[in-house]
Amino acid sequence: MASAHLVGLNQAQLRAVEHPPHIPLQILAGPGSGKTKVLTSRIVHLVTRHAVSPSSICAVTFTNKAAMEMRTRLGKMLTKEQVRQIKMGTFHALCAQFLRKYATLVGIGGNFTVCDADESKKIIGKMLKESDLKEFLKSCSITLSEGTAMSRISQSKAKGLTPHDLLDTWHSTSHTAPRKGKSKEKGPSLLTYEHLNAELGTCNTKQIIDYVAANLFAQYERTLRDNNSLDFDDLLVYGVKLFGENPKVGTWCEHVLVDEFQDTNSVQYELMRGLAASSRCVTIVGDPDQSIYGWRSAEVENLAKMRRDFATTQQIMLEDNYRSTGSILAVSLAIVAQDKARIKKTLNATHPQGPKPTLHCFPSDQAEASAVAHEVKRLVAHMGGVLSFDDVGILLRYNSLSRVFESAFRKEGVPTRILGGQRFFERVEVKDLLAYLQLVDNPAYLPAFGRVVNVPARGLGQKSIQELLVVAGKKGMSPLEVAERIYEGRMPDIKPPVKRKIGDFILSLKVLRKLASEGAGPASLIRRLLELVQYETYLQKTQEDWESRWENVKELINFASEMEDDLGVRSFDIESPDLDKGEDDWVDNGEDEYDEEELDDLGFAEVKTRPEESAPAKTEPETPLRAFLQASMLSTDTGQTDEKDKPKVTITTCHAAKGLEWPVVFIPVVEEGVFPSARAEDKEEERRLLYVACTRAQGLLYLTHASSRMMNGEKVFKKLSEFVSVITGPSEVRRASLALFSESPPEMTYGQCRTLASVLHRTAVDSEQRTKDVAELCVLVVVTTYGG
DNA sequence: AATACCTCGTTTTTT
DNA sequence: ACGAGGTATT
Repeated sequence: MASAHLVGLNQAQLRAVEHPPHIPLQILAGPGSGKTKVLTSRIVHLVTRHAVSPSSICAVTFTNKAAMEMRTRLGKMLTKEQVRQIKMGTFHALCAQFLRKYATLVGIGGNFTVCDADESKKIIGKMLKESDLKEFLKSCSITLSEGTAMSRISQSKAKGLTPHDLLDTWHSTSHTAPRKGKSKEKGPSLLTYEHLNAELGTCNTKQIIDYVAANLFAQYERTLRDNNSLDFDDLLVYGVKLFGENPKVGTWCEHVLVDEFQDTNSVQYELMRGLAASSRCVTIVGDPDQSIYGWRSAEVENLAKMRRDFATTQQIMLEDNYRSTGSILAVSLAIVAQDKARIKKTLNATHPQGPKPTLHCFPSDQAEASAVAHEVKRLVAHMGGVLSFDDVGILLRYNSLSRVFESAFRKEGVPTRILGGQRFFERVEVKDLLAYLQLVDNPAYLPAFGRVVNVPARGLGQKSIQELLVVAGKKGMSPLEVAERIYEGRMPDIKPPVKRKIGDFILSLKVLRKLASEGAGPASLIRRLLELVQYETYLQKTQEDWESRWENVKELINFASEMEDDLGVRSFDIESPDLDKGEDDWVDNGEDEYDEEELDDLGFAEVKTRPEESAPAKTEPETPLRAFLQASMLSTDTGQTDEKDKPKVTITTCHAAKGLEWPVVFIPVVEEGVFPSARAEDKEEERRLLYVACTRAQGLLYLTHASSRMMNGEKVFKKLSEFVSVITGPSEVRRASLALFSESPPEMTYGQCRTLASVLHRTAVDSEQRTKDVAELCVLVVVTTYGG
């Protein structure tokens, strides 16, 4: 008798699910080939047929959303408890969880704060503004933006390189006299840039930038460590360190499954290897054609690397597509096949051919957007209740292109939802409140201090804060600590009377810290915080749109209370292996330090932002606040309280659309400079991005472009993307012979509608409703065209 | 003298 | 939305 989890699988899928657990497996799965189904079924199979304990399975997804999705799917085949025990999440989230517990093993504090990309960038920005470096760069007439510096650092980290590695490479390739010994000992950026000026006299620009970047990297790392903070890359780097140096921490792992493997970077690969170190059981799912994160240091080569490292690796291809019509697949393949270096693969349509994708050019961006909105309305009307606005996706190359479409849809009265636009946790009001809480949990975290020390405005400007930082630096204390002492009169006040102004700030933090140490949940902490600093009044006074911002604050409280409720239900446990020490006693995490410290104001007071190197390995308890902060930092939610009852057209980026599908997909702005993006370094990756976008469509696909478009207030003439024109010929002389596309949208005849309904596995078109809807639409068109 | 408030230009893709 | 840059206000 076949088990439920094997029902409805095709031959290849079945082979993948039943593949022996101990033989490493690569599942090369084209879009729409049922990879998620295979992955979940394989997990179920491991648990039910091979008696693998759910708690010893590690399933890595690309986003937290994908993890939730997988949990839901597994919930239909396994018990709630079994699903909970599976260690599932992104590489980042998994690492964060383990690092919380075993922070001391890698020499960091368990109350580390996750530093988001924004704050990382600000840290780099500050370093670049330091006068000696600024002058040095100016003297070499080199411009180095914080963005480029940041991405260089991030790329190094993603490869697992340290500042020392970079400097070593630099010294061995540069022609200047090596100062290797000296700089290694003292730490690279102890050299002043005046010094460098003399040293680097003979270097070319690239070498200088390399050197500066390595120095910035070193300085940046020190800053993060001083702030007891890990950035996104650090979560992975320290994760590798944790599992690499402490094999026992990973012994629970019997099987690792990695989704979207083509988008993993070197460090993530090492992490996978580390997790699989003892069992050697690895299952990965990936598709080289869908590799679109090279800009984030993803390496498709990991597929080959895995075959080398796990010599017995076997491959299974999933080439049957269950998502799209034949003509959509034909267009998609025609686009991606232009990549000359691509390994030939195919996609077999299981659905009928369907209407041809539409390729249409409009005179302007405005015309394009409103035509798309119109077409959406026409389709919904013609499908007689089979299609709703929920079934339409607008996939854009980047977020800022969405403006035109948002307003066009608004004009047409079509509701939209923006997926992954400005993220919820990026909003100022949310970030302000989070910063307060971060400071409560980790007093050393400077970005949070800088953000809220004068929010609401307390009359503390740049000068006062700068001085505070200088004093803190001199004393080796955190600025918060200095502020606290000034307030308590245990330290002389700084010129502009800081003492008087900072009172409510210090008191608020004290109250919150006390509550948090008593185990108060994040929701109650936020509520208390709002009272303490009068945040609502502050919003009303300073923000025009304070009402919607206050809604976001309430939403944050909701999120926090949800977390309080299902803490321990949503996330897995980490069982303590018998590390050498007692795992139940826990370390003082530094939260009470302020009450008991007796330090000499003039002496070199020591801050314990770092645990003692010699401290025995102990594990830290997860406080509700800490769990909340971590979830917030790793979340990508938009926080939009979606009224589920109201269907909306989704507007999102091609990147964010990965793994999603819609019955109808529009890909607008398919133009040179956008596909590929003018800034893109890897043209083939951009081509694959368009391929990924096309393959999101189930029934209907539209590519549109405009011959002119407003950009930065200027009218610019645009050409059709070469990714498309190479197939069709340029729009002026489009070749009919290669008619993969149609220039006009499908008429939506009964036949076409029936085909569409069958592709979507939906019940047939209601002809009565169709007639009614179409009639209504016509009236509307007449009214809006001639009436207004 | 420090801080507050205003305007401007900039913004690929995301854990 | 956030800096940089200016001017007005404390």
